[in-house]
Amino acid sequence: MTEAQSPSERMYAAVRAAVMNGEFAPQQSLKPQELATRHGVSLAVAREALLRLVGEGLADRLPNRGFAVPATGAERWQQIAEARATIEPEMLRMAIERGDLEWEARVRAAHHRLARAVPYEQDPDAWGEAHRVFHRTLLEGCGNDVLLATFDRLWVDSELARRWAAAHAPARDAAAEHLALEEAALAREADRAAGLLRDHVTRTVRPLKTS
Amino acid sequence: MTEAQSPSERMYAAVRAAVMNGEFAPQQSLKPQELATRHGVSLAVAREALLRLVGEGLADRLPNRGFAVPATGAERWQQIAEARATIEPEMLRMAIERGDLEWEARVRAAHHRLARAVPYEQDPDAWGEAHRVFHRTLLEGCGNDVLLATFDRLWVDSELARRWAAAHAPARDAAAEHLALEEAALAREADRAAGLLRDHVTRTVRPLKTS
DNA sequence: ACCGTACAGATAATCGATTATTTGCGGTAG
DNA sequence: CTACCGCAAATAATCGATTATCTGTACGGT
Repeated sequence: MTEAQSPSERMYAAVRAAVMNGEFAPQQSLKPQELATRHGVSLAVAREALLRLVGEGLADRLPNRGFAVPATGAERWQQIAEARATIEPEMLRMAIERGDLEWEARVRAAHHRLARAVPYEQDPDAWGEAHRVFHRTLLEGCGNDVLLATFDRLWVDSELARRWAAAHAPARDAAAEHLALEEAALAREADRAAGLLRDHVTRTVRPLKTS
Repeated sequence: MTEAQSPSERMYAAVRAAVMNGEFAPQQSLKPQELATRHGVSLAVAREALLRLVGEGLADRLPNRGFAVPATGAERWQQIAEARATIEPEMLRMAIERGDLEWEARVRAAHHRLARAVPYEQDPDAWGEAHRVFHRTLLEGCGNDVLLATFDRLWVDSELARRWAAAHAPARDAAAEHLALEEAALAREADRAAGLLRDHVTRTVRPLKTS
């Protein structure tokens, strides 16, 4: 049942995964022709995939000079962390004010899946996805799709930047922080939860000292 | 100087303007073939323009069913207003903490241009652009490109939603609010400025009662 | 030796046509 | 009368090839 989707979709997914997995270095140019032949599709399909990536912030477009992996690194990572630390705690406040029982149940389930997930070292992708879902579920209670779309975008940027900014693995005590976060959110302690989230985001996303 | 750019660029600008100007109703489908023939270009160019619009949130993509103007209306507008009211005051706080003299000068200049601009009724586009630049300049002092990109995106969404959500004109006292905002920001009164901005965004963007 | 220019190869942008998918309609069975 | 099936028109997706633009290099003038 996991059979081939449209060529465009497969191409898009493949290039996206390649960029996110760091198979191309930042600022490396992404050549439609090469990608097309490699995946056995036409130029138009490769171009479309690249254009979609540009819309997501996963590629830059240089007019008449093609596409490239966006520049990234510690500085950009710092900015993304700050942006997340600015926005997400406020979203969590709203969620705690507005979230209903169904939200609480989903938070519990998401945290449970994250806690039970295979460790990061064993399967970074699976852990990362559970991690994303936990964070997103926490914020989904805010009931604002526009803010959630902003979160989605920042998360993608964050993951890309993280790969190139030194600290590939999550902080050692991420599990404890997630547990505290869940607990504060379900206890409806907005201030404490917001503070924890701010610290968590800042800590998790901050690059390691380059000492 | 205003001569023809690439076909792709002209096409993109034309469709973007058409959508922003409300020449297509929300959820109306945008047909590449029609747009292409109308502008005398090939399908690929129209498709590319649409793909770029999708990336900006100015078009939706329905797989195998083409493109459409995104659904919008009062409810979405409310969410955008809330998102802006959540994010922008925090950015302004940062700007007030970090902004340098050069930032202050640019804020003054932007406010001056807005105050001197032709009134909204006379040239909505020109006034709107001066308005956007003033708001953006205020926030630029925050020094975070990621947050500024978020602002840019929300502004676009906001303008599109505003057109379809009842209140086309800015609030009557927008000028007074802008003046107060400039004054509070330059006085470095972060709390007051943030509060003013939150109120301003909420008020300006809130749809008129549909009574 | 240095700078500017012209050429050649590579890459991006565009095109016109072909193929695949969806949608609406008409006919038919239940 | 309604539900289902299939055909035909419309539209989206894809392709292969052509045209425009850029990049680096070699040549010639100063």
